[in-house]
Amino acid sequence: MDWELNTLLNELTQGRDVTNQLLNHLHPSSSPQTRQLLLDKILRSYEKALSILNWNGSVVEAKPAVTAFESSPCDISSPGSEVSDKKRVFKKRKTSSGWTEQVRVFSGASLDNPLDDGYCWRKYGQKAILGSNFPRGYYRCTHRPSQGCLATKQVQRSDNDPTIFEVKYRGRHTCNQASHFAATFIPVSAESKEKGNDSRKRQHLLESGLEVKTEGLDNRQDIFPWFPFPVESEQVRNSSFVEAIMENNIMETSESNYFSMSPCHMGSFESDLTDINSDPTSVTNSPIGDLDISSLDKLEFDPSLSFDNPEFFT
DNA sequence: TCAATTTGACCCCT
DNA sequence: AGGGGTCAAATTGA
Repeated sequence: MDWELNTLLNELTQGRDVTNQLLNHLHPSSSPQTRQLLLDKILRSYEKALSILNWNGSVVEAKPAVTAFESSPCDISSPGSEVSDKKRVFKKRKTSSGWTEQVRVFSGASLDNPLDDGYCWRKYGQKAILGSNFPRGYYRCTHRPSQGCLATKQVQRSDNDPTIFEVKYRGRHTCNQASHFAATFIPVSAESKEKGNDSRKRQHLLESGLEVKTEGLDNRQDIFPWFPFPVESEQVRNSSFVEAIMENNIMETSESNYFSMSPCHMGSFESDLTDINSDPTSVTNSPIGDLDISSLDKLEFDPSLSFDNPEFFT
């Protein structure tokens, strides 16, 4: 615990220091490489700090960490039900508080595959959500039968911005796909965030962007146990991420991780593209306790904010 | 042929 | 009562 707090402080402090350094390199004469390096360092620091926050449920604990999936096997529906002998097996109804992760996917370029997080998912349902224009897709780990992996996720396309997908994770991956994820999540370019509906077919793997929101606050490890949140995103580089942090205070900015899709199963998300919907309100609940840093978990890049927007730098 | 997706129905929870 | 999550038969695709 102490170690984590120290590390957290160190990372945040480092982020601040490097940010100051970056300020000194904002002159046109300064080499882009240097600025990029500094940006990377800053991002790395923040990402690490955020990771710590989210990996440590005791630090940033908000929502109940245990989900129905994790806590108990399925309940059998009442015998009297007309479903007869079939297994009308239902887990406890999920509530938003059970989600461990929320991921927002930016990428018009990845409409085919808004979010390939390195795991293989199987779609097991789809529902129209009240108040949402797009249905919500329900996925569970492909390895559930074979490895008993109980991880699940929901994917919805945003009403406000169809290029944005919100992915809610739940449960812990117990399968051995982790390595895929770590190996395949790489930074993406800023362009990917813009509407690139055309080129997505071929490039979505490389151009997809994700915004990871840790509103679940449980354990990021549940989803990205080893993920070394990338910091080299062009999107970030080209953006005013740092400035945004400085301007709005990181607490209100966002934790944003952009990475590309993994090759695990490129087609698995096709349905998402057409099905997914978003419930804008679903990402607003981030009961992160009383820590000031709680806001970190709500960090997000407002898609409407253009990173290229000079206003950020002012 | 088998695996993945679709889709309608069912059940739980608020 | 209705929304949301899940099941599983039917369908689709490789």
